[in-house]
Amino acid sequence: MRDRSAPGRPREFDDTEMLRKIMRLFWKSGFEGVSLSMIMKETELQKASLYAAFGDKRSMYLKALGRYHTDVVAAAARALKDTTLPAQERIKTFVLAPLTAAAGEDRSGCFLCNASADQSDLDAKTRAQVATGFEQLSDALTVPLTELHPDLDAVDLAAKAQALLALYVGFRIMVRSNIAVGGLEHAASQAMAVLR
Amino acid sequence: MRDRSAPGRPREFDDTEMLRKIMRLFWKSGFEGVSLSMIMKETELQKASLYAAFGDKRSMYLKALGRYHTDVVAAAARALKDTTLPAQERIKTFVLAPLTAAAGEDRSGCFLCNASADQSDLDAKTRAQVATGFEQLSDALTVPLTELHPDLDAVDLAAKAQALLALYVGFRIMVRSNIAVGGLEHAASQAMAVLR
DNA sequence: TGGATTAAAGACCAATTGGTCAAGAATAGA
DNA sequence: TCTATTCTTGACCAATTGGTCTTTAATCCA
Repeated sequence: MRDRSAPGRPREFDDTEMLRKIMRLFWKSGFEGVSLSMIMKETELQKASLYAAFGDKRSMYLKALGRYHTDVVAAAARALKDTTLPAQERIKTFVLAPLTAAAGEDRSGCFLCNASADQSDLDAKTRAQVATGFEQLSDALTVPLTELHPDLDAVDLAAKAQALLALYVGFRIMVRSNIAVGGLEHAASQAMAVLR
Repeated sequence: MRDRSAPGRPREFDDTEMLRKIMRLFWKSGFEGVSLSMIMKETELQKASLYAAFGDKRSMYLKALGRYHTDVVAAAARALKDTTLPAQERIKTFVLAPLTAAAGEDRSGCFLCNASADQSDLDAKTRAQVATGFEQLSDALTVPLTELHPDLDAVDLAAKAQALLALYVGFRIMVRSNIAVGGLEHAASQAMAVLR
């Protein structure tokens, strides 16, 4: 964030690393569910340092969401566009990701989905950032879909992409409750009917 | 909640009515997003009256979720089971409900879905109650699905039901962001491939 | 070495949080 | 009317909230 040879005392921590810790907190517990003291504990930074580096709590949240975008969303989008694997397999991996994660006891879900439920109603910037993330995933899904259906027009492709994204989001949310994951796997294979 | 001819001063408000107001607050803003003072303002009740009637904040939240269950979830389930309408139409109405609601500027989504994203990670009771709600909807979806596919076995029917539920949940969450609702309608019709 | 500049530490702040309590008010039955 | 019971009101509480400020420490460039 700052130049290494900037004047003054150098920062003793790595911005990105700390932001990732903050991201995991907001991801898991939402905006109001995370307090400054929790962030201080997790990052082992003083309040003033946090404010100097990232701004107020809202900015921290937004920056954390941005981190998620470049760390997680972008990676998922890249995987969807990676043509070295069969198109159908890439799509399946994406849609099943919520379930495989849940099988590994990971209930955190998807930060984007959680943020949409948690903060979209309150904060316009969050709402916009979430929409951007969703669009990026939807666009990425279009790539393998075009491989499967070279004949289909753009509108139908986009529609299929958003249907798959809705499934992904739905699974991500449902998995957070005590619902049986086993049943959802059957559901996913039924849902693959969208691919036809 | 209390008998009309109970001893002592009678309650000056209707429990259910107040609980509905509390429900709408938690629905919209989540557990941590709602403060006691907001509840006091909305219900026009004093803190102590609220505590006497509903218990602490957590109990209020759980009771509000219960209200949602009997008010909204049960109604949706009933509509899905209502055989006076064509099976396919009932399913479509259910899955499209998130989008028709969003078209009317209603961004609140679904309390069950929001609660799953918001509180499932933290509170076991919420997690269980959310799961029950999802199962009820999934079970209800099974009814019109059996009408469409009398030949299909129970496992496949349940799988289709959960796939449709995932779509519903996904739409509910996505709609909260700034995503274009128009696109989602095309997505929904593509997703109806699950019915085949 | 001496400013200039920036970061770290933690004391400090007003406001708000969820939650309780004591006093008065309204009812039913005796 | 009296008493038992329940409800309402609003003061009150400690703890925590997000956020600031001052002091001290570390670095760069001259």
